[in-house]
Amino acid sequence: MTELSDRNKKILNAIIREYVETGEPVGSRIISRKYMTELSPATIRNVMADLEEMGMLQQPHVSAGRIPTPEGFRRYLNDIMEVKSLAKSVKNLIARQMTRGAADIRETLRRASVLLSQISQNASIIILPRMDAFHFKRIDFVRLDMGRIMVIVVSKAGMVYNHVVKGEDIAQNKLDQFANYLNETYHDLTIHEMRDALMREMKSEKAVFDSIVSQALDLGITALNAVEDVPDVVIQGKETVFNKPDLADLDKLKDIVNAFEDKGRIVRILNRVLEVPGVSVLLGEDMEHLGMDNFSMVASGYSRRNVPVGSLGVIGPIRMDYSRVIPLVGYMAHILSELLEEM
Amino acid sequence: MTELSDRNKKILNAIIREYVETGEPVGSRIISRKYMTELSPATIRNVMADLEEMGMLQQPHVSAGRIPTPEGFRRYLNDIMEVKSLAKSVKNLIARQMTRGAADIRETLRRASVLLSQISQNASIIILPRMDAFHFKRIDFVRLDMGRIMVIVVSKAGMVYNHVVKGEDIAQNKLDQFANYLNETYHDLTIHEMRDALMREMKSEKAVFDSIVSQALDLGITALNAVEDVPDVVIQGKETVFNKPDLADLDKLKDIVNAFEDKGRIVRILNRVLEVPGVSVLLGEDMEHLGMDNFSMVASGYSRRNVPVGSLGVIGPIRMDYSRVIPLVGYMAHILSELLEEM
DNA sequence: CCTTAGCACTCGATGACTCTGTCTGCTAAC
DNA sequence: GTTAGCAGACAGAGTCATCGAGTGCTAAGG
Repeated sequence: MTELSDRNKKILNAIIREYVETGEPVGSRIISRKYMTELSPATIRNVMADLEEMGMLQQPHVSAGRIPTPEGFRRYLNDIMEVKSLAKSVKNLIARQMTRGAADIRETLRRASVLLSQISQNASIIILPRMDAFHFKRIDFVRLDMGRIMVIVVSKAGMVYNHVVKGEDIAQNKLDQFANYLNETYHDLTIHEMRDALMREMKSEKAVFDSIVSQALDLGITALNAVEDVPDVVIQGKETVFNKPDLADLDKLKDIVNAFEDKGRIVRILNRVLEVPGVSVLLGEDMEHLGMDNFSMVASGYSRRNVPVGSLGVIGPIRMDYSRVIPLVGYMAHILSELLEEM
Repeated sequence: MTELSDRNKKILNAIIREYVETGEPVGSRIISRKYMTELSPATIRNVMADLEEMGMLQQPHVSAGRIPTPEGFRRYLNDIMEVKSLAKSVKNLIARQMTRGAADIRETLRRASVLLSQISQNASIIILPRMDAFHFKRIDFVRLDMGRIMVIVVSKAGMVYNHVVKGEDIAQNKLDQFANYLNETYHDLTIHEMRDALMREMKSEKAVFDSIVSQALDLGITALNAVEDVPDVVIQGKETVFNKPDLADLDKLKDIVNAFEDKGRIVRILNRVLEVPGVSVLLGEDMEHLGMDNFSMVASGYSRRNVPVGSLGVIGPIRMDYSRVIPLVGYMAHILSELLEEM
């Protein structure tokens, strides 16, 4: 990638700042007047032409100003922008809201998404942690009726997962024995580890001879396998996005609505973010793929005991104020990770 | 309400059929040509003028045809339309899909909403049954950590409700005793009845002297009170509505999106339907109140042992084909009620 | 008294045209 | 390398005429 001269950077910076503020194509005149009085519009035009050739800018039509391309934004994010640090008052607000005795992990996450959306004035998205990253607290089997058994798994963090399995009929007192066995034997493992342990034990001698153990293991494995999937998604503050002037177009609005509906896709993209340390910004192709051209997503994974378990982010027009949103998302991921530590 | 002559009914019927098909204002010419060749356009015009005066029709502007008002639709539904019976093939499809071993009541309802939406080509909505209408199966208390207890209530139908309560710290083995006591004592009651029973027992001698009983009752009441609210809502197939040509207008689309977001309101309106036997059609004012002018909702309550527990419906443009949608909703409510009977 | 043909009228939709303001690219001079 | 100046492009707003669908009304006919 070609290097940009200092002056070019300055001009790209000015164009982006102006565009973020107004949403309109920006012309050479404005830059010269408002940002770089020492240069004439003509000079700015020359530079703009260069930047356009490099793919950083584009013109909606010949006689309009220029708007930054996704590539232009990317360059801005990498080379030019300085991330502001989050205002003390905002940090305090977040810390207070998040720690104020949330009973339940779901509730904690819901609060996080509300805060993200309100502070950033955009939509926010949170993927709930994969259950299997958490520590096993308790399992229960409840016989509903002939052949239907409900499995309930509770994690230490207060997540509950339940699922009905169908199979041979087993009496409730037997089921209680199974549950007791599992609850007593498998302390302090993550649910993932527990499943592996069950599988190992399945092959051991004890299981082969003790029918209670073997049946318990069997049910347990079925249950824990089912726990794996179902990543839950919370999207908050869609209205703020719908009301952005950037959505002047009917088809565009429909695209966005559909993109929000189709959570599977968003999850798939956010999962890629999960592995990357720090805050990522998704622009251009990735978003087009979601049917959200001209939008972008600022996202970060959050973790528990240094293992990434979920991700969160802010979705808004590509012309959002990254210097504020990025630290916001970063801080929220940080706080959330800390809170999960304790749970 | 003034009576309509047979001929007027026929003409209103024709106008509505044409409007349902095209979505455009319909003029006298088309009616004369396509539906009532024995009458000239001029005659139709006279009748139309009458119908307009009665509030059944309206003109978007002077030189356009007429479109039926909500009142016109209401009259059509009450006096004119003949409900078709549901095609055998559709009935079979539904019966097959719905009975094909659904493990879980949530799953059953999800299937119902998918079917409703696919068959009607509109959005569908289902309110999950109020938990407290179901029979109590089992309660569990799990101590998460210092002072946080998770309550899990399972109904016979396989609904699970869970909730974290914070209070004084109680050891897990105590909690197990509480749960056992409640599970053994309160068979075969609905959750509603059970709560009442707990409240009664609270005042009895036994509770006063036996601290286990009294603590168990206390926790139980807290838990069951929390179960009451939270009517869950599933809306399926929003896309189909977004893509209707009726939503040509940007603001309208935003209204609809917002209406879908604000589930509380929809629930409140659907709850009114719950008491009414049979299928209701919501038109005009009710829908305007939701920000969904020009849309309507065909809804019906469904019940369990003749007690209404939830409602379901189809939401679409006011110009939907009621003669098909109404029996569809009716049949689905019927099947669902039957299935719930067994659970 | 109901029906109908005929006609004048209304009005949204469409498209051609003009005008204006903005912004560019280029060239020539500094 | 920078800048002033100028011609050219073009979206957007406004004006205007035209078109066509559909009405309401009137007068004639059954």
